[in-house]
Amino acid sequence: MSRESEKADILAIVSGIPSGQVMSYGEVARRAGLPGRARWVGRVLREADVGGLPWHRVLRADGRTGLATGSAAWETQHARLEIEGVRFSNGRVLPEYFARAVPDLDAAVWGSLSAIDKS
DNA sequence: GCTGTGACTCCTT
DNA sequence: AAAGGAGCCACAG
Repeated sequence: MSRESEKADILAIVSGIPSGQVMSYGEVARRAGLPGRARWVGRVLREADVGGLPWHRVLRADGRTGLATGSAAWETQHARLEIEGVRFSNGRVLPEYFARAVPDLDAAVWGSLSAIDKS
């Protein structure tokens, strides 16, 4: 896998985030098949040609944006998100706006386990 | 090749 | 609630 194809995968995931929802860097990395490489996602976004890319829907796992608070890009990101209906509380995006990776990965796992052995 | 530096995340104090 | 540390990995010097 070349860096270029990894970038392409990352950008594909980002462009697939629905309006009104957000995704963490780590989540984007996982969906792109690059678990544990959130920093690489951040770097790709920084260097990417963001034209037409919904980069503003990517934030840190704690709901805060990755950019310097108060910077121009930070303002842009917040403004775009609010336009899409994403609301903030204390500078953090509320958890319910995060796109779900695998709908009920936990439920699937625990469900199958409990089906085998309910203890 | 080693070191420092992050648009990161998780766990432990 | 806040801070420190460890894991993570590409890139620049």
